Amino acid sequence: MTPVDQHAAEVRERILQATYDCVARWGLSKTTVEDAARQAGLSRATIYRYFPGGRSELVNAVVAWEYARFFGRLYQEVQACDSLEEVMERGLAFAHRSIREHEVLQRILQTEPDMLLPTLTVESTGTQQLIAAVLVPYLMRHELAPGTDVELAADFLARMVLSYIASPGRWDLEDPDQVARLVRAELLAGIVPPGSS
Amino acid sequence: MTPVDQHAAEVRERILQATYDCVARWGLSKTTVEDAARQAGLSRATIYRYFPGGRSELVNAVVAWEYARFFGRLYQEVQACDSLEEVMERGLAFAHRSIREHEVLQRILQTEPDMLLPTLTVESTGTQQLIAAVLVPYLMRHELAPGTDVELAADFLARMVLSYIASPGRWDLEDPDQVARLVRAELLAGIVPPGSS
Amino acid sequence: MTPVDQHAAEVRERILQATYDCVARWGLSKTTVEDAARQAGLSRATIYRYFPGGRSELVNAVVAWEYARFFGRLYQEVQACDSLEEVMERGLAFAHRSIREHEVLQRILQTEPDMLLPTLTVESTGTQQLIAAVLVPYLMRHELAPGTDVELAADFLARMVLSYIASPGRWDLEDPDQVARLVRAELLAGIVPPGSS
Amino acid sequence: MTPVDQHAAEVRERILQATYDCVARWGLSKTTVEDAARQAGLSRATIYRYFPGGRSELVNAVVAWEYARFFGRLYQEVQACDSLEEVMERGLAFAHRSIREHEVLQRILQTEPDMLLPTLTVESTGTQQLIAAVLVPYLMRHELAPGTDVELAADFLARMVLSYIASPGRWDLEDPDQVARLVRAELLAGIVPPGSS
DNA sequence: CACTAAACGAGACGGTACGTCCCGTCTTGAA
DNA sequence: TTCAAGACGGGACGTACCGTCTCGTTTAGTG
Repeated sequence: MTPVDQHAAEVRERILQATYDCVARWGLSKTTVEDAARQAGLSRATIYRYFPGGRSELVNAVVAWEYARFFGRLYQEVQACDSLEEVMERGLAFAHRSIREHEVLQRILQTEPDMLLPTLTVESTGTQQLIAAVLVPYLMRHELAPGTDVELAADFLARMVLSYIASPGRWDLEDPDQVARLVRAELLAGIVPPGSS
Repeated sequence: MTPVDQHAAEVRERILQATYDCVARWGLSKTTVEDAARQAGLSRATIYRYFPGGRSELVNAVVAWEYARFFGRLYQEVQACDSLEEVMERGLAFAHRSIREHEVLQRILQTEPDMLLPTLTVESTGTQQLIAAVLVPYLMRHELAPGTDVELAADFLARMVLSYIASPGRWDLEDPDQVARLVRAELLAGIVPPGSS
Repeated sequence: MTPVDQHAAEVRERILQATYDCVARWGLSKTTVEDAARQAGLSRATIYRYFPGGRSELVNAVVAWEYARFFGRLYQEVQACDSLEEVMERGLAFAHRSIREHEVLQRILQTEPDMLLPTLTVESTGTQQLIAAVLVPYLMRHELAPGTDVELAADFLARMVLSYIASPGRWDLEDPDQVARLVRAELLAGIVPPGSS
Repeated sequence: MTPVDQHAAEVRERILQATYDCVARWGLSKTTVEDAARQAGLSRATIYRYFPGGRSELVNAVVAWEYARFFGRLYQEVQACDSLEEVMERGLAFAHRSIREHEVLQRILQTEPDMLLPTLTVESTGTQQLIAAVLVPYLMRHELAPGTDVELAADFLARMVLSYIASPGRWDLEDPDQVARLVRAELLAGIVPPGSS
């Protein structure tokens, strides 16, 4: 990476962070390009130089950026886990906690719920495959019920994880015990022998 | 319902349909209140009289309206079914086909995915409960695996149905055979005894 | 006048008074037909039935109505006068006091002087002739300077009266003594012999 | 004046001229901000940038601007005159001709079918003092009737000039001879000795 | 006294203009 | 050259009135 690219990347990062802050403070639809520029200490023209697609490209970029940051942290959270159960428990808990504590997400959910949970759904196929891919190695070194296909099992688990993150139903994902019971009784039942692990 | 309410409801319906048509043709963000008014054969002022919240209220109303219409059709599609398997097969197939053929949805998904899905996702909890509620009576008169809780099973099935509608994965939901296999091998396995029904 | 005409005239009067009150309270440009209707205890439709020309006709009618009322009162003020000097003194004082205390006029002159331009100017010629006509009989029974044409003198006096009403200059028209001096020294000088009356 | 101020003043002038043209063509109440913007070759937004008070501020500015232009031209017309009589004759004639040829005023006059002239009544006090100030130097070097106060005479003449501009009465101000007779016989009589100048 | 015709209240509606806001483009001047 | 500063066109938004119209509902005058 040349110094100029280095600089460009830094400015881009600054713009994304600034836009993110604005959205956190004022909501998505009330955040203008002007706001983001001021927050970044740049002029509006510069924003358009870095995001020629204008406002929509900027918003999409911020979403993708935050999405990537989230999965980066999630990956850090679970990479040290040893067992499948631990991965799922810590992953579920972390994901739920992240959403719970996510200022921007919470702000949007409360004030303009119709604006943006989209990405979760839009990215859902990709996200699901990502989760499945993370789970596969743990499933491979796990004792499975006979006749269980690892790919299928990972796919199933990924679906269920996403589903419970989106709507926990009667489970309280703040409570580690309940998360543990959900993982073992509901999600892994049928995948692994009851008494294993 | 008084005649005036009757009239108001008809006008409201006309506005919703008109707005829906505009969104189908030009996309969500390119549809202006003026467009909707012209399509409905009304003046812009009248739109604001029926939807004081302006554009956003109108858009939300259109989404809710189409959402209700979809579930109305889905309900019609499955209400004559006898067995749980048939309900799930026809429901899955109908939902998938509806989404596949849904001009507005497809248009938005391709051109501006970040505009509509928020609403869909927001409704996800409600939708899931709705699906579960529809499934409960079928589960009750169905032969279940011992120790299976009907509520739990319905919740689980609803989650899986939503998940597969959103991302079918390797299954081709256009193919009735594959839908049947998905329902029986993947979704109902563990819920009902293998050879039952 | 038939009873129906009688009733129509009363309603018309009520509308004019109501509109006048609204203008006094909220100014001319902020007074809507709706306001006037509400103030008159009538519906907007009725206003349009009595003033088919709509708002502009209504406004003009109110101006003409108040204009006529003003001259009616002015006439009452001066009709008992005996001498030319008395007519002019009382007339000037009354006119100045009326304008000074005229809530609507003061309000409009301060907040929207550009609204009155047309009307005031339009009436100016007529007003001047009206004043001149009132003065003529007093001039006829007055001792005039030799060679003075009564018509010309009346015209001249009317012009001066209007001018001093509009802009008193250094004279304080609130003070009867100053008014008297203005009339005798400035206006009637040259018209009548200095020591007459 | 910095270049940017220079530019701003030019644009402002352009807007005023454009608005003036629109009023001349379509009348005051039928001239919209959109019309003025189009005529000026600018966008409506720019009009609001230069006249934040919107339509009313714009209209007032146009009136003041035209008022100043009128007196500028009147001053040019009169500044080369030598005698008091010449000033008054040329001034009266010019003012009357200006009003006669004034497209905007004439347009308004067509809307109000009453025959009438100027808009100077409301501004009368200021205008009158302006005229008086112009006349003072001519009076000072003029041979006056004994005991005549120059200030008073100027004030009187200004009032009469304004009055005759507003309503010429039986005089035809198009005819130079009649103007001359009006000035000498009616206005200056009593101010100057009959045979002087 | 009933009956019919006019007047009226109520309010929906189309239309127009307003003033605001923000986007995306472009120019200009300074570092 | 790069970037800030900001003017500008464009366009949609939401609001406010206006003038028209259509309904029912009085309210009178008449047979």
